Amino acid sequence: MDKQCKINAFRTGLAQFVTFEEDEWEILSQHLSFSTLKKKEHFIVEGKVCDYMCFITRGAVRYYHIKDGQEITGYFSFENELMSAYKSFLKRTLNTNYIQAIEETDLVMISYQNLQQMLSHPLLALKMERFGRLVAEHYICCYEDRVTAFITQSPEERYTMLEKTAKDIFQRIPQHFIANFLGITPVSLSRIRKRTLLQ
Amino acid sequence: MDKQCKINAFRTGLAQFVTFEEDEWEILSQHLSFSTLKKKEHFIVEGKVCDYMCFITRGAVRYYHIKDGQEITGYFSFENELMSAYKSFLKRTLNTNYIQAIEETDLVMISYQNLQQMLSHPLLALKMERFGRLVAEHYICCYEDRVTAFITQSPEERYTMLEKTAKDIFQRIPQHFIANFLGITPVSLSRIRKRTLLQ
DNA sequence: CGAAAACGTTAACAAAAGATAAGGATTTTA
DNA sequence: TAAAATCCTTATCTTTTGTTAACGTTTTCG
Repeated sequence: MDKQCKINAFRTGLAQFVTFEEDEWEILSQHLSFSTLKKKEHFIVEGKVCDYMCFITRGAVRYYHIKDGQEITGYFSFENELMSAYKSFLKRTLNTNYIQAIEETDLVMISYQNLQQMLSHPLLALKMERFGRLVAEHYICCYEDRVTAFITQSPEERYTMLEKTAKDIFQRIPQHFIANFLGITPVSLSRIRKRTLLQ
Repeated sequence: MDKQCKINAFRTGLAQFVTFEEDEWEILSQHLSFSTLKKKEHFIVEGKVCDYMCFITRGAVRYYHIKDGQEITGYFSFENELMSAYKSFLKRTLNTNYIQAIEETDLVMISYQNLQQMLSHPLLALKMERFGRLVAEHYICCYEDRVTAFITQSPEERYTMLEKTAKDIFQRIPQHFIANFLGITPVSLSRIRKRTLLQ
């Protein structure tokens, strides 16, 4: 997959938020960089400031915390999705978790510096502000659903829902990561799967 | 508390996101409306589209879902905080929960229509986009912490943390609402409190 | 003021989840 | 290809939580 191809995928991916005109895109695309993460390679680790927000053109990553020496996976991102340690990136604070490639992963990246530059670029400012707003609003909606699930559903209900709405991630992600994502232990998820199969 | 006083509180509250100049504020303040919710009065109920985002100048509200006929409280907002059914407001979709005043509550409100108008107002657009972006980013950071708590902490740890960081809400909010907020039943919270007192 | 509603605690029992360890299958990698 | 690592399941035991109900206190409201 060559660079132009990645840029195109990026542009298509952004279209759900904002459509850039040719001249705007010309400028924006000069502020991008590119990277590939090997499987198990980290995009960011605890204690650093996250300097990039990314678009994944290929692959998958997991977000995890380390608590009492144990890794706890909280989220995943896949191709055609955005990825960053948002809080650290936005507030310039030390990051408190890890983002690691689960598969070999291609990234289109915007550095914090370049983003700020575009936000003060007269031809781009308005559209970039809107882009940032729409992306952030999109994530708010995702988070709203996620928190609601924790508040109103049992682990078993959360599993059943996931199995219904995103069956494919079970083919792609080790089950013990998914368990963490659902807020339970891998052993418990194994039991729930057995239980719900028998019913 | 008169209208001007509420507007001032609103302006101060927004300052954490964006500072408006006099001429900008002149326009913005003409797009506001005001309301007071009596205790137990609803700001929005399930099945409606949320038409306002609000700033609370006095009082407190709770957000709750109804599941199997039972109310489950998921969040609170207090004076000097923003309040809305964001997903419904932003995406113009039917709202799936309830927002109800816990105390008598004063609101400064921006309607969806007025917000859109300001977003297309040449003198306000850029700043309103930025305002929207920064608010949304702020909520993303809050949500990030909330989800992390559900993923990495036990109910008891979440309680201890809340007791440490926001002790005052126990004086202000019925305990069974707080239990829901922590993701457990009221009975369970009562046990946890007894347990942690004895230690 | 008095009845009704709301609230927090406790008890008893059932159900679910956590912790730990073991076993076997698969995948990774040196 | 062989050893190591990863992964899922299962079993056992402990701990925690959910459920339901009862009780006393406080608050609300007609």
